[in-house]
Amino acid sequence: MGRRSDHTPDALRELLIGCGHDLMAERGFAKFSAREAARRAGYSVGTIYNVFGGLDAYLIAVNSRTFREWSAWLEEALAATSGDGDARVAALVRAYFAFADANRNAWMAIYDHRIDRTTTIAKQDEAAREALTGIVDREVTRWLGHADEPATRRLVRSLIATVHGHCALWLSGSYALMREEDPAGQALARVMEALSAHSGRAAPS
Amino acid sequence: MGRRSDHTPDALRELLIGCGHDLMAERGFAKFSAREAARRAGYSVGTIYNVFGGLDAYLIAVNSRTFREWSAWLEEALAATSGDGDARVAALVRAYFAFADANRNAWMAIYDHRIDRTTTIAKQDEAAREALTGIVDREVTRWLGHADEPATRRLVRSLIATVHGHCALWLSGSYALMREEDPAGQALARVMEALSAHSGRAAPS
DNA sequence: CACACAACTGAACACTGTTCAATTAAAAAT
DNA sequence: ATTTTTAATTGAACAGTGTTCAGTTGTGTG
Repeated sequence: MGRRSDHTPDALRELLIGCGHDLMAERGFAKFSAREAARRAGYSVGTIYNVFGGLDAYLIAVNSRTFREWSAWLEEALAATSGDGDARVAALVRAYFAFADANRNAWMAIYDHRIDRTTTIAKQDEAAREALTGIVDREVTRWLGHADEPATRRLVRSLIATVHGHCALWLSGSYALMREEDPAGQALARVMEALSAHSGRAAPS
Repeated sequence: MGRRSDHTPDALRELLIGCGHDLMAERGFAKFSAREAARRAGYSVGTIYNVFGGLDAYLIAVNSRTFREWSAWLEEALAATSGDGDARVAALVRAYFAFADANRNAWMAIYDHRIDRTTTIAKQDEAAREALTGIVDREVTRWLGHADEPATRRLVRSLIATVHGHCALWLSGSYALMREEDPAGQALARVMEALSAHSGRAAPS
């Protein structure tokens, strides 16, 4: 078959990303198959290589969709929160976990896909990934009550790593949190301790 | 070829685990191949299935070796530390990172291999995994200066998750810590803040 | 020495990623 | 309206994977 008019280039791109994202959600990274994703879109393997240039780029595109959904999820949760600083941070951490829980396979795939340092990520996809850091940055700055300093940026990254660690070990079912009933609560406790230490306020016990 | 007397059952087990571990260290989880591991041991694929019963069990055995090496590494670092409580905790966190850095592929493979909840882990391998938690438990209890309570155990798991998160994002080269020069230092800072909050002492800024 | 057993093999199967010559629909030129 | 050109799409080919299992062959026993 030759050139088809079923979809415009952009629509085809979106279609393939959509099918890939769905497949990732049901099967997980280990059992993901580009062939199967293409099949579901009504195309054949080669098309994925045509459109994205390679499997890595395709996976990056699929995972970037997850990033976008994740950011939107967090913003919604924050918008639905009417409260002071502490409540907003709590809502953010809880929403972080809730999204990962509701999209286990897709969420884990983000970290399962190891990107070779030589592979360049499309600008738009890079932005989708940085949007998440941006949200945390904004909320932490808001909580601290002062402008964004280099020290705050370092802290933000560290807080993300802290929450990530709890969430990752929780979803992977690792040894650490097997008997922990509220990993999000533990992550939140660590975040509040860190924030308190950086503001001079006392940490809530 | 039939029964050979090259190796006793135990020796063969160890040989296969050793070759698998080496291969994992050079190639990483994604490019690991049971065929290749068997080839290097001088056996064929089927033998791995004979000895371990399946690929999952083999990978668990391989990763458990990494766990054992990791524990030994941490104990050595602690033994070489002559200092007070803070220094021991610092040594522990630094050694955690140093091991992961020196054994990137093998360390990441531990978390890359998702174990189906139905798969049962051999008792000895389970023990190897829990040994690490045990070390942290012991050191945290020592730092806090009081006996092991349920609350302490929860904190220990949370601290492990905190350090894990920093280490994982660092090694995966993720967005969060790309420009962070000392992720271990950040993890340590978070750990000390948490420990301080749980002891009543002031957190060091 | 023959037998029986268990260890070990490797071909078979169904899948994967990746490449690329061939095909063919649509657009452009006649 | 017909031909030519262009580019999108295919799918067979290749090398690799995990997994199974009938068959082969060393080794210990009767």
